[in-house]
Amino acid sequence: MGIRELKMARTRRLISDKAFELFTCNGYQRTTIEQIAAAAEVGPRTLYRYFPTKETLVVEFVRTSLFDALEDLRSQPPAPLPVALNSVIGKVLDVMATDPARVLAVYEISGPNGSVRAQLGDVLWMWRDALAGEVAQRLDDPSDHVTAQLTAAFAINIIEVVVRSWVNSGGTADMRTLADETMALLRDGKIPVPTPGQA
Amino acid sequence: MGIRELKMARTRRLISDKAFELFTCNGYQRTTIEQIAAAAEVGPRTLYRYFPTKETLVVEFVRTSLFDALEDLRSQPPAPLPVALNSVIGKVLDVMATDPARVLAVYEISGPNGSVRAQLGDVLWMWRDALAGEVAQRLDDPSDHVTAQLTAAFAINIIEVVVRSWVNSGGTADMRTLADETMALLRDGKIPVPTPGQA
DNA sequence: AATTTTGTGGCAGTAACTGCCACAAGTACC
DNA sequence: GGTACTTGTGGCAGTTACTGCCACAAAATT
Repeated sequence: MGIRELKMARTRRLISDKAFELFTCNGYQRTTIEQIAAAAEVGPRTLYRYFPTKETLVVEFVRTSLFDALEDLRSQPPAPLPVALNSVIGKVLDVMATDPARVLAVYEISGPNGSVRAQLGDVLWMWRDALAGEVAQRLDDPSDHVTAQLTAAFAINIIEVVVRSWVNSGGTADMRTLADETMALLRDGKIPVPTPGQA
Repeated sequence: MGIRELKMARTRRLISDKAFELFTCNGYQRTTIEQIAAAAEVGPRTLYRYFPTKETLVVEFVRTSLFDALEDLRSQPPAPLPVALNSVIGKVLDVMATDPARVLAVYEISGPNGSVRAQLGDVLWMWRDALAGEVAQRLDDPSDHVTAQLTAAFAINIIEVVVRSWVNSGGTADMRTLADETMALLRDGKIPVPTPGQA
């Protein structure tokens, strides 16, 4: 890695850090791109080359956590689907646990702010599609998109519920334990399933 | 209903229609608020009073479909949870089937467009929370947020998968049939569930 | 008919984002 | 080590979504 790449990585991280600092301090809306750029000592135009939108600054941590874990799944030796799923979920949670403060910050920022929450939803949406692709390859019938989509959706649901519980615990709980408990609910059929029928 | 409300309802609908027309014709990004306002023969400032953001114009149809169905659930006599869930899902699909062209248009617009897709995700997000609240009330243990959230998430997943399949069929399939098939998969345990274990 | 309420729309302003261009810092070649 | 090429930086002007404010008009109320 040359000096150039190194400097850019540092700048990127600096911008991101300063942004979170300002967001948590003054609020997302009240913080302008110019302020962030000034705090990171770069021009606004440069900032936009690193982060194409303001929302990206908040969301990118989640995005990379998710897609890094997926990359991991792709590179690993094939495993039975349920085990592979468990492993991806664990991986995502592990990556997030790398920087718990930022996870909490993301929630704090996105909670009161619609556009950021929306972007988060989009990231999850795209990740689900990508995961569904991986799942489909591992199904008996790879063209069964419905099963693949539902399976991927379940994985996302687990991650969301776990992270949410973890955030509600103030970051004190253990994500892996929460995940195990949640998945146990699923396996034991404790989740009500819609059923046709008369009242 | 006085003349005032009537006129406003008409104006609202007119703006929405013209917007969809322009979006599908010229694309979402290429269409400006001023153009929509001009087409609907109102001032841009007025348009903003009806639809606070550009995305709202696309998303509102989905939002009302979802929340109308939820309102329905609230007003109906209590039913066993699985039956109630099935009924909500059916209701949502029914309301959407009211205007199939618009469902297809929403997908067409939101597909290539990140910000609209994101807003759609946010609507689903908020609806899931609301539905989870209803579910919780009907659980043996109303404080079991994890089960409530997962249950609500499942309902959303079904709706999403069904609508998606329906859109992929070009709008020819029957949503209720698709929904029944999808829920059957769930009931029969055909969906792989993440499981801890060694490869 | 007079008054109060409420929707309309214009104007000015903010802030996110983009294309373009000059410049400088890093890299590669001799 | 100096020169030429590549690539990140940042300033400037411009577009567009969106907001607050205010004057006006249409509708509801008395």
